[in-house]
Amino acid sequence: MLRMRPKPTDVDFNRLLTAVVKMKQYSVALNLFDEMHQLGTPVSEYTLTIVINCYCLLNRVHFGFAILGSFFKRGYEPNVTTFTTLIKGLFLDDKVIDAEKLFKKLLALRLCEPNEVTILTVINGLCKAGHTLTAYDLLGLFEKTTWKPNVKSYNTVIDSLCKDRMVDEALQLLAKMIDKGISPNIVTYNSVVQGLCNFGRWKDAKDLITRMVDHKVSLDVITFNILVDAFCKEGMVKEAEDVVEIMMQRNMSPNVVTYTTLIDGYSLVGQIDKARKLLDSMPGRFADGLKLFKDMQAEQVIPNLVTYNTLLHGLCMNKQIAEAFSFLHIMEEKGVNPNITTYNTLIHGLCKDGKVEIARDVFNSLPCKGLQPDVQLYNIIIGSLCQEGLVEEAKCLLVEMDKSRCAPNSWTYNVCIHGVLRRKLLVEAKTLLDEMYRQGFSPDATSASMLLDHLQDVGRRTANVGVHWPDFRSCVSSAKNFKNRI
DNA sequence: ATAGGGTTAG
Repeated sequence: MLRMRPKPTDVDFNRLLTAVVKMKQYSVALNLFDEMHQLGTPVSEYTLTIVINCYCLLNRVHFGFAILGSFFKRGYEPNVTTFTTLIKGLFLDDKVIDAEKLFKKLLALRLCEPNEVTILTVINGLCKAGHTLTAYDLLGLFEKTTWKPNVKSYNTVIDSLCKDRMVDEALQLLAKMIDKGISPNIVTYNSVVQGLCNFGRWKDAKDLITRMVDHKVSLDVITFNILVDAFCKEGMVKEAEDVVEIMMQRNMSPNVVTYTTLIDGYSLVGQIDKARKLLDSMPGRFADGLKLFKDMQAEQVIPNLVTYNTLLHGLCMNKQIAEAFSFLHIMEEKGVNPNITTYNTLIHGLCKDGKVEIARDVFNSLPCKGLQPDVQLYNIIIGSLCQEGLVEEAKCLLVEMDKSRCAPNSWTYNVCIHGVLRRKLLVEAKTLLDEMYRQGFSPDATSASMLLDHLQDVGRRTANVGVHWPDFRSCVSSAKNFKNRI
């Protein structure tokens, strides 16, 4: 472009920068800008806004504000696009208060007229920062002004309300937006359907789906997957299968989420053979994934961390652990730093392959790499240690979790119980169960069923010799209660 | 189609 005659315009250079940003190569875009700038290419306010956006997306909003100086130096006025970008940058950098301040300043000093992108940026920023109710109030405020929130802003708040367990408020907001003449779309409905299912409100979910149909909003793959998941979580695999059937009748293909969900469902109700079959029908696709990866490299598209993690996942699921390790080294050589997800995947693969010792070594090496294990990772390694009978070590990790900023969750206790019961360590399971209750959690379906089975087995055997485990009766009855509840 | 925005499922 630099050698072309006539010279490309600022518009052409901006198109180039935009394309690089779309590929998420923000640092590359910034380097390119520096280089262009030094070579005297034209710079417009569009260019500068692209640069600010790059800094924001790299969590360097501070540098973004520094670019504002260039605006004034060149006699450009920052406009609504520039300010909206900066507000987004502040939210991305967790500077919620500053973001709110800047927004208020825009209004108070009339620096620019906010538009629907600005509104969405503020609403979304607040929701993502966990300030759902502030966002909700602000939405109500905007409704009374000339700045009208669009369907995306409503969707964001409705989804956040559902996630924060305020499903009735979400339903009210849904009614309100319809009342205001803003048509909910499939995303709006999916959020609320999911919210209702999460709280077992099947009747309401069903009514809502009827309303969707009435409003001519057609169900999509995500809607069906939400329903498949809801049935699976209830152990109603047959009904989940029916949903998939209906989905296919409508010429919609189940996707990878549908499969995973179903595999979980089958495992939950103990139909391991079906889960296995479904799972076996999938890994063949890894070869396709690898092929795509090679094509990608041939096309000079730079694979990112997510690409590597995805392929690593494929290798681990296929128990190709050695290949997974060499893959890890390849990504390091390419300068792609593995993150905690990379190691979670690898350690999960090692554990599944019965290589707990190696998994533990990798796990212990994480702090030197500057990586802090998350709850998920603790759960993987603790569950696996329990299953291998290394209960003491697992307990040490439980204590370690409590001390670090990584509190055990319900799943932590469940994996421990699953693990120790597989080794028939009933007393250990009982201790864990008590601790679990103390922490305000309850056992999941698998823990409860396994406990019941083991207790009944002990009951049969001890009855013969006239020995009774002290808490036997209460344990059996509580285990039965879980089972009934399920 | 020169710059800024978003949401739902595993």
